[in-house]
Amino acid sequence: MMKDTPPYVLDDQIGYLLRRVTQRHLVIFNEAIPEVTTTQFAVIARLVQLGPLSQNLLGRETAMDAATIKGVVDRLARQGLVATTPDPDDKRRLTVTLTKAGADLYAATVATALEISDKTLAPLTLPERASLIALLSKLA
Amino acid sequence: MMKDTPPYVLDDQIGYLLRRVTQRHLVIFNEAIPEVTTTQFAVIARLVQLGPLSQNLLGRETAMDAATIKGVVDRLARQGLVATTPDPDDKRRLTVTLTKAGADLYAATVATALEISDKTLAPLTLPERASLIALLSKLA
DNA sequence: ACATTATTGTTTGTATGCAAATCAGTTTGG
DNA sequence: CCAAACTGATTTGCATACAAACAATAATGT
Repeated sequence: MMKDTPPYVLDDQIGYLLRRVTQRHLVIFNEAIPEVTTTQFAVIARLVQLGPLSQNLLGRETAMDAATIKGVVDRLARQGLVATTPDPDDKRRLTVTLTKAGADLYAATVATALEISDKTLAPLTLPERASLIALLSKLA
Repeated sequence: MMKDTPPYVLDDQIGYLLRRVTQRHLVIFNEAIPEVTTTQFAVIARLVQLGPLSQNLLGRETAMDAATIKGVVDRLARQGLVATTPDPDDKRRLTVTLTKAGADLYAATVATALEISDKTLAPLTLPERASLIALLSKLA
C-alpha cells in the first residue's frame, strides 16, 4: 500500500502565511509611521543601537544584502536621516551615521513602533504573542 | 511615577522576524523549485484548486493586488504555464487558465513544495509547527 | 433611459530583495 | 614580497508589492 501525499493546502503553508501576515503588518506600519518604511526604520534602529557602521556591515546587521542596503541608505540619505562618509582607514568602506534628524525621528517614533508590533499581534493573547515570537526566533 | 517604555529590541519585533523567516524560506524554495517563485507557485496552486479565474479575482485569491497579479500572470504566461483569454460575457475580464505545462509542473513539484514547508519548519518540533501555523493563521 | 457608481485591467512610480558581474582596495599564504 | 583570495561597494537585471491615476466596461438606482 502506498501512503498518499498529504494535500497541498495553500492557506496552511508557512510561506503563504508569512507573506499575508507581513502584508498586514506593513499596512499597520505605514499608517502609523508614514515617514519611513519598515526596512528604513530597522536601519535607523540598528544605528541607534550600534552607532556608525560601514554600509555592508549595516546591511548584515539588518538582514539586507549589499545591493539592498545601498538602496535603503541612499533613500535615507536623500531624506537627511543618515549621512555617509568615507572611511580613512579603509578606502573601500563607506561609514553610515545617523544624523540629528534621524535620531530625532527615532526618538519621536520608537514608542509608536512598539504600538505597531502590538497592533500586529492584537488578535493574539499575551502568552500567544510570546509564543509566536519565540517560535519565529527559532526559524530566523 | 512614570512607567518607562519597554526598550525597542529590533530582533524581537514581529515585523523584523517575519522578514528574516521569509528570507530563509525563499532560499529553501528557490533551491528546491527554481523553475518558479513562491508567488508564482501560489498562483498555480490556486488555479489547480479553483480552476480558471479572472485575473483580478485570481489576485484576490492569492493576496496580490491588481498591479502585482498582472506582472505575475505575465511572467507565468511568458513561460507557457498559464494562458489568458478574453471573457466573452464581460469585455473587461481576462480569464487566466492553467496550461498543460502548468498542470504538469504542479504535479511534478507539489510533493517538493510540501517538503519545502517542512524544511522551513525543521527547527521546530511537530507540535510547535502546528502551533506556529495556527498562530500565524490568526494574524493573516 | 441614463447618470452615478463600481469593477476590471493597465500603466507609472517608488521601494524592497536577490543574483551576478565588476572594480577598487585589503588581507593572507607560501 | 607578492600573487591569490577576500572584502566593500556599485551596477544591472529580474521579481514582488503597493499607491495612484486612468480607460473601458458593467451594474445600479431613480
